[in-house]
Amino acid sequence: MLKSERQNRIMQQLHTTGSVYVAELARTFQVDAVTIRRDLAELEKAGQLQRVHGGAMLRAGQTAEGFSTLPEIAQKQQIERRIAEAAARSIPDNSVVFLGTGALTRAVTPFLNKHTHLTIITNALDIAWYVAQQAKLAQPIIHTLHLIGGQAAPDYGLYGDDEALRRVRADLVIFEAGGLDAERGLTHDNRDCAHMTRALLGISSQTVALVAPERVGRAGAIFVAPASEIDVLISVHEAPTPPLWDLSELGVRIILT
Amino acid sequence: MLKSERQNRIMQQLHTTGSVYVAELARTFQVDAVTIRRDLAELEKAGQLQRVHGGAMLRAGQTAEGFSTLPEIAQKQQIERRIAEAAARSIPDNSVVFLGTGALTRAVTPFLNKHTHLTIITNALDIAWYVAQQAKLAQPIIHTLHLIGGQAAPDYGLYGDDEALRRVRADLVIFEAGGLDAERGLTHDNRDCAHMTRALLGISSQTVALVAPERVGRAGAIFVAPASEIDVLISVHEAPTPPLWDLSELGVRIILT
DNA sequence: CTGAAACGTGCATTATCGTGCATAAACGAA
DNA sequence: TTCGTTTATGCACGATAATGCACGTTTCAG
Repeated sequence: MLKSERQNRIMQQLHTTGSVYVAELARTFQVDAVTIRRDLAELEKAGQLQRVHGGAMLRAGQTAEGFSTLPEIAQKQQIERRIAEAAARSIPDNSVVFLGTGALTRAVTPFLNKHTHLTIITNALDIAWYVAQQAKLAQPIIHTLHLIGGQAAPDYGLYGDDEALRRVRADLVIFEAGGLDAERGLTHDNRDCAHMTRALLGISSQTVALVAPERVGRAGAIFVAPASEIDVLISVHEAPTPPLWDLSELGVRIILT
Repeated sequence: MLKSERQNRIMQQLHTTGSVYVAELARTFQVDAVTIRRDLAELEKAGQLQRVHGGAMLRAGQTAEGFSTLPEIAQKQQIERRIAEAAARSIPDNSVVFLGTGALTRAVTPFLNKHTHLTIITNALDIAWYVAQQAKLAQPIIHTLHLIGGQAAPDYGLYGDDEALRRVRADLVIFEAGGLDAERGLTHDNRDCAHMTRALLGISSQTVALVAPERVGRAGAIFVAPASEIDVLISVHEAPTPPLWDLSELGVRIILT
């Protein structure tokens, strides 16, 4: 692969996701991390991006989605990234994994190029688009992508085709929780998302909930399922511990990162 | 092989793949790498490409907007746009329209923001993504987007979920033809795409086929349906007329633009 | 404060590049 | 025909670019 070709694709990914990581790029392009760093240095000198520790971002005003400034998102993205990476580690090779909607779940996708022969099922348009793009970038197309249809919602979720859900199964479902509490169970704020998550619990033997720290021990508007339905909870150390103990009592395996 | 012939082919490949490699070209044309480099140097001086270490790429903006100096390519994109715009004109407001896969169909999407209250159904991941992005930009979300699920193919098509297709209907289906001929009917080169198109013919009262001029009167590998199933054919004046007459005889309405 | 991860840099290796020179075919004028 | 010129191509070789590895330094989260 040509150097400029690689750099073009880096910029391409940067424009679709808002940020790129050195280690991740090195994996997808099968080159040493130092090569990626040199690429990023060149692109930065050309004013095309802003390097940060671990990767690069678009400079302020360059992004389409109106991202805020660097330090601001760095905090939130850091947590997001930690959870996402832990989630990716919980995925075995050669498995079928369902990814639900949401930013946390979306953050898992960049780490999937570590795996081989995954089958990815999703009802999120943004995740599907990202995975498809990744597949075009990496020379050996290692993943199979399957999309659940439905009507597109503003969160890029595709909802409404319950029939299609009944015809798939997965080794692992990974979804985001709107709220998770031992007593009040798994909850969501979005009706469609809640309905989808409820259906998801039935198609897999193992369920993984990604929970932002501020969502631990809290409850959203709509009840989805009792907390005991969750097999694994992934969050960060910043999350409040008492609710986690209660969840642990119910048999939920807690992973903090 | 003549030098100019070789250079034409180089440009041709460059426009289809986006980049070319010196070593690879030298192998395919059975010439020394020096010769290829001299070719690339000439083409660069003529402004047709951008040389880089190891090969060459199209210059920025040459792919996206079609400012190519290669007349064939520019013409091809212009034809695409003409057909797409005519197709958009054939869509009434407040209707349900199905868009199939393919570059021609994809080209229709930019023209859809003229309409009000469309419901767009598609099985193409790229079209869905584009429409969803558009919806985020335009403040009043005027279109409803519905996606047919399935397994993602390299052409961004989602195939395999025939059940989901049976549960939708549309006022209009717009799809691309791999070939269209009065005698041999509507054909495709891709099996999945053919299957999908066949299913599409049943869900709508009106079917619109977008046909590139070189596909008129020709036939692809796989038979889809008799030509009489097509209600409207959209192509350009450059298309050969005799096959169009035959199609007109069968009741197909011909729109040339 | 500390360990792990990321960073930058020098060096070695490999692939690619540019150029001068040689060969050969095509072409036109004597 | 014959000879000089032009053009296209190949080969050789010193120069340059791209990349990986190693090692010391910096950054960052806990």
